[in-house]
Order: sequence, then C-alpha cells, then structure tokens
Amino acid sequence: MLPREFYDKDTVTVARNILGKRIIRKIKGIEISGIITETEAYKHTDDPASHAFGKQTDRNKAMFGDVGHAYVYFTYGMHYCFNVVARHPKIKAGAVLIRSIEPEKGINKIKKNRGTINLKNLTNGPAKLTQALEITRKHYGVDLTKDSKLHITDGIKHEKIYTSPRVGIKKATDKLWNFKINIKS
DNA sequence: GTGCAGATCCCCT
DNA sequence: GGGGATCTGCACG
Repeated sequence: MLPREFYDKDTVTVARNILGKRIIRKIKGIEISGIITETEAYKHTDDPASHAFGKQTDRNKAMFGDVGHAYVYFTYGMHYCFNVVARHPKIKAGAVLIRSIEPEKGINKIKKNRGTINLKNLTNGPAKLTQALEITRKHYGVDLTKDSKLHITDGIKHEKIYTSPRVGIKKATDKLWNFKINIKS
C-alpha cells in the first residue's frame, strides 16, 4: 500500500510519481489489477481547468478532503472518471486524474465489463478504466491507502516520462500537466 | 483512417 | 438551463 505521505506532495509531483503504480480492485472475489500509465494533475486557484478552481461544492469537496482518497465524478451524461486526491499541505485542493492503465489481472472480467475483446481498447481512457474496474459514484471518497475493494500499491519501474498538455479541456491549455509512460509488455 | 454527432445526467449559475 | 477532465459508431473517402 502506498502511505498517506505519498499523496502529501505537490499535485504535479504526485501525478508523476504515481506512474507505474498498481491499482487493485476486488469484485466478489475476483481481483482486477493494472499499472497506471497516464495521469493528469488538477490543482486549485492556479488552475482554471480544475473542478476545484472555484469554491468548494458538494461535487468537488473530495478534492478539499484528505489526500489519498478517491475523487470520482460523473460527466457527459454517461461516464465516471477516477481521481486520487493529492496536494501539498499548504494548498487547499487538488487531485490526480487517472487516464489510463495497463491491465494485469482479471482481464476476462475487464473484457466482460467493457463489452470488447480488443486489448488496446480496454482501459486506455479515463471513462474506459472506470467501466472496466466498475468504479462508480459509490467509490466517492474511499481511502485508497487501505486494503479494501479499491486501493493503490507499489508497482513497477519505468523509464522516461512523456509530458503533454492535458486532454479535453478548454482552459489552461498551456500547462503541461499530462504525464505518460511506456511499459514493456 | 479520420471526423463528427449523439448519447444522457449531474451539478453549478 | 447549459455545459462538461468522454466514448462509440457511422459516414465519408
């Protein structure tokens, strides 16, 4: 399990550090796991693209809560996205969006959840991986540092981190807060 | 292979 | 009442 202190750093730093870590999801005795391969940082008053740019609301309150917990939101009428609350202690809000994972265990279950057998299309997008891992609003605020049905542990080593603008936003597109790795498979 | 419209609902203004 | 940190299928070439 990654300790609470792992998430107690600048949001961009955590977004980079969490690459290569492992998400573990347990559903009725079936274990699904995957390596985090793409993330984005969403901050606070210095980030107009962040849900926490304005004041705290019912929707974004998890981003103001304890680090190491999940922030799950619903968007476009049909999709959930999964974030991990992470920020420097002096900052009031922030989270890391998990955009993509590389499946390890439970691939059959993932295929069933996704309704496809195309390996490249299983978990390579923020809404795809929540569908694959059955992450929904019920997981809003869950503690990811505790062994449970959804948590994050240490993962694998990786090499170069690729940096890009964030995807799908219209504000603050000058910030290079999207991070990716390639893993050998 | 690329591009765009439609799906569909919750939360903020 | 409107827009959104998206995905998919279908049309076109």
